[in-house]
Amino acid sequence: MSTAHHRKKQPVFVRQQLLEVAARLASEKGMTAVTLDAVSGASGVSKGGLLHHFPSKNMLLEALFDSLLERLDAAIEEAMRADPLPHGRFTRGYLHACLALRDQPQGNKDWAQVTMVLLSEPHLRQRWREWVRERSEEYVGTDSSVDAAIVRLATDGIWLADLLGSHDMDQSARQRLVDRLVELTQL
Amino acid sequence: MSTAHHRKKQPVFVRQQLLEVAARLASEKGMTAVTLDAVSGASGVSKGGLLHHFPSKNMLLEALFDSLLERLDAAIEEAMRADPLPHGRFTRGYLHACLALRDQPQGNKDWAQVTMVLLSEPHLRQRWREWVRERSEEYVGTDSSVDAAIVRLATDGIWLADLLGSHDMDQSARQRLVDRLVELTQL
DNA sequence: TTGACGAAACCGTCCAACTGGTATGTTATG
DNA sequence: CATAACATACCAGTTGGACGGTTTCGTCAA
Repeated sequence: MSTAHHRKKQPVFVRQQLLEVAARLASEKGMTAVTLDAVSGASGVSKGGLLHHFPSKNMLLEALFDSLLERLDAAIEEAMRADPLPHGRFTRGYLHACLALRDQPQGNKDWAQVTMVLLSEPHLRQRWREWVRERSEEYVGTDSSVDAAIVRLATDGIWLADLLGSHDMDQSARQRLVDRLVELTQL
Repeated sequence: MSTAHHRKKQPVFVRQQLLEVAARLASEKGMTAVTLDAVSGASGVSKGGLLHHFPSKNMLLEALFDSLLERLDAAIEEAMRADPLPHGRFTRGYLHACLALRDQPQGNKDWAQVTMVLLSEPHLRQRWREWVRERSEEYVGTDSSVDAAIVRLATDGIWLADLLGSHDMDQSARQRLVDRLVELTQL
């Protein structure tokens, strides 16, 4: 039959839309809610359309994860450009990038949530492992002190606490925390 | 019909078994692999049996999460008993407990993995939030410095890195890390 | 000591809804 | 008009869970 696909063709937009919906579902209702039907339905796209852009569910998840990593990379690079001191620069960049992504107005502020949910899928952890390994090798000269490692770990902790909604701090407490972390990177 | 249920009644053991299997499945194959069929099958228990112990899938997951929290509490309390210095005692307990659970020979060493996977389910995050809030209120007198918060966050980071398999450190590097963290709790 | 009896532990089956995925369209756009 | 961007229909397998049955076990009267 034939009444209803007069949709305008907007491949990039639709693809973006699908990823965003998948992210929202993941963060709001958990991994088990991310199904092809749910994603396509909530995007106003048919399942066929979804599977045209992402040939399988795994591909969809991997694409989503990759887009998050890209955003993280971009944020880190931006933060590092504004930092004149080489020693500990990557660690500070990582810290500020994670904080910045959280407060980003555009896109989903669920960055942390989504990442977490995605990391619960074993086959996506591999990608993260590689990401970490590459960075730690690249910045071994400037960011390998014990204190730097602690700051990076604490950053992950903030990211985690953020997503879990535990540790609700006021603005000033958080500022003191960040100040102290930055101080540690400079020792 | 009637050939095959001559199983001895061992309610506690079977219940335990079901939880362990669920944990193993979660850590090895991710949340999507934790299905009633999979859990009951791998436990040598029928699905009916499983649903007798845990009236729904959510109840199963909640029970699993609770059992992990209990183990964490026990480990923290044990670590705190061996610590004579009040200031920062809870934070050190938290740190050492998390490290100890990782190296536990008995049970599953997948404690971190399972927790992570479970936390990807939104309705279980609430429980974690409550856990954190209770503790942070209880130990506000001794563990509310900025450095203590950093140590706790870094502990979460270690826990995270551990489960993701990133940051593979050798024994001595880890020891220096822990030493420095303990030092921070004493400032 | 026994044995009846009810509850708890466990089993096997069935089902409707949903799962990821295929196959085959139809339409827009260069 | 060729190809990419969608839609529609359909499928085989899986899902959570309802349901009614069977077996074990503690208890308590006789």
